[in-house]
Amino acid sequence: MAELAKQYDAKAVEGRWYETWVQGNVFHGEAGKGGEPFCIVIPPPNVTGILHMGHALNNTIQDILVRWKRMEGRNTVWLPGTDHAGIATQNVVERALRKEGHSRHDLGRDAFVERVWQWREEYGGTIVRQLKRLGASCDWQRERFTMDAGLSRAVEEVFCRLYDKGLIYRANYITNWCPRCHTALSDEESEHQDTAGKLYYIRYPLKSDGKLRASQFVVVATTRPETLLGDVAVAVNPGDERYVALIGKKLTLPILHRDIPVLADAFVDPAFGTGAVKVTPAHDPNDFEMGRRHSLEPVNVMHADGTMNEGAGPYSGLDRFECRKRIVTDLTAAGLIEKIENHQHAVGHCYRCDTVVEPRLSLQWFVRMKPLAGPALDAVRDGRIRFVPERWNKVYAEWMENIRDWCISRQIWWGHRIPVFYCDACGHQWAAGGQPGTCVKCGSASIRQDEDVLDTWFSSWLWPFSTFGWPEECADLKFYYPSHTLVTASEIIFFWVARMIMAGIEFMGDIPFREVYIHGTVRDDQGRKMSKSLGNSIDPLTIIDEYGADALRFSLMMITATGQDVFLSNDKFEIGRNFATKLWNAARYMQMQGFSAVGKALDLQSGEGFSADDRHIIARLHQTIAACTENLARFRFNDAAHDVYEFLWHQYCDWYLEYSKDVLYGQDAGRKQTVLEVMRYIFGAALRLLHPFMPFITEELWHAMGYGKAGETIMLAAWPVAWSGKELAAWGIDGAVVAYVEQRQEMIRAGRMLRADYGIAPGQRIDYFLKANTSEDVKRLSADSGVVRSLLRARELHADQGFSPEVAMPSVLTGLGMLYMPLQGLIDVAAESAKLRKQLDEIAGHLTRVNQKLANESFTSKAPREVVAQQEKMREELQEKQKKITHLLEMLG
RNA sequence: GGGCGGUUAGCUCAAUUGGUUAGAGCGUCUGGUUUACACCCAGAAGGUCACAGGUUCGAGUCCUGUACCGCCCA
Repeated sequence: MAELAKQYDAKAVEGRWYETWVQGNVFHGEAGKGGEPFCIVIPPPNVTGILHMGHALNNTIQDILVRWKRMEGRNTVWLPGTDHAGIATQNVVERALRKEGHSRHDLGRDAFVERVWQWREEYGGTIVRQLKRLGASCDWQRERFTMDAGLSRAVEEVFCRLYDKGLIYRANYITNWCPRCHTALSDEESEHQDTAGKLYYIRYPLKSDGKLRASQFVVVATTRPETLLGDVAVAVNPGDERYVALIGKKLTLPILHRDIPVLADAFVDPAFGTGAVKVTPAHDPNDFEMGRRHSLEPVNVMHADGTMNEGAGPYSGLDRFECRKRIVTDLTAAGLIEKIENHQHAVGHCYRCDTVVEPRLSLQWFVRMKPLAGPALDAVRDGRIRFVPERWNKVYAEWMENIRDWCISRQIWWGHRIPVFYCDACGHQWAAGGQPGTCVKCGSASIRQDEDVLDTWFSSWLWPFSTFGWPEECADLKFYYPSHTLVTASEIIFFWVARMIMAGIEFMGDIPFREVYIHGTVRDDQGRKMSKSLGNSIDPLTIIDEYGADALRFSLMMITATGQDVFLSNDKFEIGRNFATKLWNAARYMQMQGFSAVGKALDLQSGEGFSADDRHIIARLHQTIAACTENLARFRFNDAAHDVYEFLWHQYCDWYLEYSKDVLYGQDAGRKQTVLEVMRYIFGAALRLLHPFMPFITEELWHAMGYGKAGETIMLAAWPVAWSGKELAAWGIDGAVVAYVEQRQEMIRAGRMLRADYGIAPGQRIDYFLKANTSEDVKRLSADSGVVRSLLRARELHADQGFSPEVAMPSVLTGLGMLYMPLQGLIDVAAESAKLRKQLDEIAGHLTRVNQKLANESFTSKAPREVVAQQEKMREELQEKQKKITHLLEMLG
């Protein structure tokens, strides 16, 4: 057992142990090892990503669950990997190309994709390396990437099955278009942000052969005046009396002077704007529907890059926002702007590049979601899948019930190419995996594959089974599917969680996981989301360098309430660092006392030699084991962390180790041995409880203190199991001995307060007298006199049931009896009586409340018996206290 | 506009199905180099549980409404 360094050096320890674990392959599980499986699949981070605090929180939680279950003996796999993040990754590589003065079109599709693969070889491992620094015990042997051959095969298979089932279709539809990324986005990828915009009221002249008069306008309100160029009608509500006479009349579209009809549609809200709306089917989803209802031909006025096309007439070639300015200027000049109002509205932004999304008509691929949603909704409704906290059930159900078709095609090159083929010879279109050489219908070799790629989530939704080899049959898939717990943030319930449930049921015939734990969002100390653009991020790697991964993990868990958002600032990480230091020093102390983990285990025989403190700390340990395990099972990670923290710091270090000094610096060899054995037992169990939270320091101490031999690991040590009351009783541990030690602790605190009140020098040894309540306590205190003396820094504690002070002396009421501090003639009568009067006031107040309750007939008749009994007991105790303090006050004169 | 969270000590948060005198960490204040630890030890102060009603013997906890903050969806 090497001597522990004076300071704990996380940096030196953490990397070394991680390396050892990986070498020992202890993170790996496989079906062949048998047992009961426990499986978590990681929410695959974006391959371009770097670790942020959200990842740190997310992965710490998963690692805690996995390490805990592994110690409980489960056959555990935490499956890691990354997703190919189509748009984001393509953007990154395109940016690099641009620096070289090239575009992806210069390279061509194949060369570009090759280039992205190179990029991923070079930089794609970043986040994985960072997860390792965090201590994540992922089964790296199973690391997957959504573009791997196997997972790509799964994507093709799924696409073909859905296609053949008629659940995939291609249609001209309004989609969210990002003009910068040059692709369609799904509804989920268009993020609505409240934006301060304008509402433009524009006059559309009634078509007339004569001159215009002021009354001959219909005024429509719009936030996007440039789309006027694509208008094909103006619509009003059929019930709107203001406009009834105009229905069926023609208007002249400003600027382009096209004739457009006024039509009636119940969709129009008479209360919004003027009650008349322009209809632009190619540039607005509602208008698109309206256009369909009225058989209007859409007019597309914009190119894919957000500039205006030929349809925009004089504005052709202008950027959409420039066009907006110009058109407003021109309309104003023509006297066609009635007014411009400020207007707050939600505007879609591209989730990857934050560009304002343009609703745009284009040909895209969709998945019909309704048939998939039904069974997925049932799985949550009937409890086969459980969200924690529960309230997310509703959010999930809400989305599922109103689900809309999923736009899965993206106009980019990096991703799974849509496996649909077109035959130029016979016009046949079909879906197939692999690379067919000829048309399945006419045999012609003149076939083309669709140009688009699939949404990245179209591969992520298969993650829980594609990663285990599906569609191949394999033992691991059978063994580990369904996984147990999915740990993620609320942001991706729709993107990912809901879709995985649908895919699991559709393709595996079973749910993909049983529980979904939704944790909060990491924010800064002002409650703002951490983001690069705000510059308020705290980099987990910096924290790991400064405080250690254990400190980062433990601190996060201590301050993260179940499912609530986390407010972070740098100093929060001191919690974990200080705790690690405390633990380290406790170990150093034990080592200096000749501690050795190699020796006898605790046994019932030696249990006979236990002191009250030995029994008490064992009782508290078992309480902690029970509470910590229960809290982990309920996803109450902060409570579980608190349990271990409170036990190790405030029970074990503050009291038991302090208690042990009296024994270990003393002469009784038998007692010494017992205390060291108790320490070995307690500390070993506590290290194991703490291991999921702080994997590194616990492993280091496990070995340094001699619990583990070389080649062993605490990771595979058994999770402690709490003893039952009967088992505790066999060791002489019961409520009475626990209560005694706790009352004695209270007495020691009270004695220290007395010293402080009277300014007794810290080093001065004085006598105390205790008028003990029971003879049993007198006996126990006399057995413990050494400890009490040292903790109270007393020369002697005289415990006596019959003690009666002849003169007034400072005193305090404790659970074991009245404690006196004799100070010959030094008592401050005024201060002492003031203190006692204050106590009497408090007791009287409390007593009044208790008496009121007990006098209340409806309380005594309706409240449960235990509650009434409790109040009665309290009344007795208060009256007893009152009597004792009154007596003291009388003695003061 | 619809839905969901939150509002408890100076700060960040707890308080398990309604039941002792509402807790912890940080910060503040007082005292302390006792041979594990000043990243420490021993103490103290600090709260009308956002506001207004209601249900109940009893409400931080349940119900209704209001205000403010945040998130999601339209």
